[in-house]
Amino acid sequence: MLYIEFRQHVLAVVKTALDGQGLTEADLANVAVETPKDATHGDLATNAAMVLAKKVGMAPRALAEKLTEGLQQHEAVAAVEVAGPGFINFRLKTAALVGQGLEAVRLAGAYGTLQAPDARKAMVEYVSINPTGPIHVGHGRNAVFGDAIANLLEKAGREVWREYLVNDAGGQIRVLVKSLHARYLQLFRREVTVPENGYPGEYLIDIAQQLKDRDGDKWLDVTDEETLLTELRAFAVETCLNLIKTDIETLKIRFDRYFSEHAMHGTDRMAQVVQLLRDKGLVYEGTLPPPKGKEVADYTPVELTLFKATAFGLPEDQAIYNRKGIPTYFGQDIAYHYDKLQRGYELLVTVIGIDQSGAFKPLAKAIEALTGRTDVYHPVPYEMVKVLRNGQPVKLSKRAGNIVLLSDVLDEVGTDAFRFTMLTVKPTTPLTFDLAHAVAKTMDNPVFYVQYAHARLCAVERQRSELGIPPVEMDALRPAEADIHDDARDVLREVMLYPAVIEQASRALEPHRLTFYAQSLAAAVHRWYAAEKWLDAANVQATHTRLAVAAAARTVLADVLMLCGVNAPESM
RNA sequence: GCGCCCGUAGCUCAGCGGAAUAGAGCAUCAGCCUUCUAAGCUGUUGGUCGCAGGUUCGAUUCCUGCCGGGCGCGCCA
Repeated sequence: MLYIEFRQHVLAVVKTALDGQGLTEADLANVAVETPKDATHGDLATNAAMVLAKKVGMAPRALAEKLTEGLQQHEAVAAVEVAGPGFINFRLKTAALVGQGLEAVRLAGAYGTLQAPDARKAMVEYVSINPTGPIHVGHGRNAVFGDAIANLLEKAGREVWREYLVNDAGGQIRVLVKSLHARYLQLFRREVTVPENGYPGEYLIDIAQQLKDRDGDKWLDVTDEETLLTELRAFAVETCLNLIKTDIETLKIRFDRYFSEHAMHGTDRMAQVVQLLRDKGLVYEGTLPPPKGKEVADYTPVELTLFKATAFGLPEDQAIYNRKGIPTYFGQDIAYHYDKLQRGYELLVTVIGIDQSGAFKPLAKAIEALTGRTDVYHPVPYEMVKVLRNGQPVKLSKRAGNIVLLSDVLDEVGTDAFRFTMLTVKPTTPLTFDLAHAVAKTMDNPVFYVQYAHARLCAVERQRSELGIPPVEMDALRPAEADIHDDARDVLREVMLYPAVIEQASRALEPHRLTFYAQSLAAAVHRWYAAEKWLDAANVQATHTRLAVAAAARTVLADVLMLCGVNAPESM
């Protein structure tokens, strides 16, 4: 792939020219090969001279001049120019861009697929919402981001495992079972209400009905909470999880595994990891100071099993077991992540609500303690989705019962529009979703712009055969320079950059870059489409050149949409 | 009190491992269909990049302090 090869060429030239001047890998990592902001400056540019000037004691422009000759020695380069404070600008041969287009067509889905910088296997954990009810629209953001990140890491050459942590072991399941039982009793006309702080959502009425259909009045006079929990836990979790799975499937998301926390507690993972940390001197018995920020009247210090987070610069140590000896959320999290490590995953990505930022910091330190490295755990925090209904914010709370269901939104706007929209802003930017506006906004949603470009590219291929123009033989194609319109050349430039986009987006775990790239490529296609007529039965050679460019664009557009989880329609 | 996130054009947002005149979409206004899908294209208006310092040859980008908005802060989840 041209971009990858060319950047290697730049680095090789730099290394050779500055051999023996003490350049380190870190210095070279600062060398960027990217597109100039202003297209008139060329097709690619590098900041190498500016970044390295100080290191080798030369003026940036002088160093740039020195590098020019070597840089010119690449078959794709048409011209090299030193400009501004020390940029080196490259103009590429149009033939090289065409060649890149043909390579994209030949490689098809493999174009843009990279080799990972190391062999570490990645696990992406996402969604992971508590199995206590259906998914609301806010969780959709998590689902879409996680899925796109997993796709992206695969595209970047990683082996990827997708996992959903089923939090079926905590107190919220107890509350769920109590709520379910109350709904169940109501079906028998008993005068009971869903407990305060329970789950009042109507979905539990349906689930209670299922329970009644299955077991009849078996649980009618059972009042012991522990018995109910033991007996109904599996049913409650499974039925709720099925609600979730339905929406997950609508979003075209699949997991390699639903990991049960409850099942994990049947193993000795927890004990193992605590012992491991204890051996490192990072676990001890002690007391915590009273919580900050609010008054706790009944605070009494008690000795707990603690993780020494303060050894890693955090303000407070973290409890692993609570005063009843039950693992805390943090304790479970360590055990779960230790399990991931034991299964051979060394790149742990977790898409997680930013409201839990307090939780993932200590976890990051625990993983650092276990692995000795800081580049294993990668939380991807995202801001909550704010939902407006009739211009008014809707409070999203399962317990309050006023949920905006993901499934409702998907029914309204469609999976493609939803997924694409979720990926148009970076995860830390708050996202406002106006329900009333969502439908009306569909027509100017950028997803249609991109899909339309793909449909047009397909339509032209259909038209070709109707006009009796023979199909393109890519291998035999010998394009003439004159057959390539400037706007077609711009399309090829975008095609050339696709591997760079994959590389940067995957490294930063930022799939929103995909949708920006898709829009940019689509814009180039639309512009070119308007600029000249592609199909000309009287000039087959020029037509074939254009169809090759179109095929390259179509290949890449389809691929980037696939990574986003969005359809690439052949007609609209 | 502490922690995290955000503050860029009228609106929604990119850019922020520093660099050449700060970008896109929408909205405004003016054009383009007897020609491969006008869900498209071209042009136009519009910004002291929250404020103040600092580092640098160079800061929207890095550091510090403020201001404004959001989220969170026991052994809960």
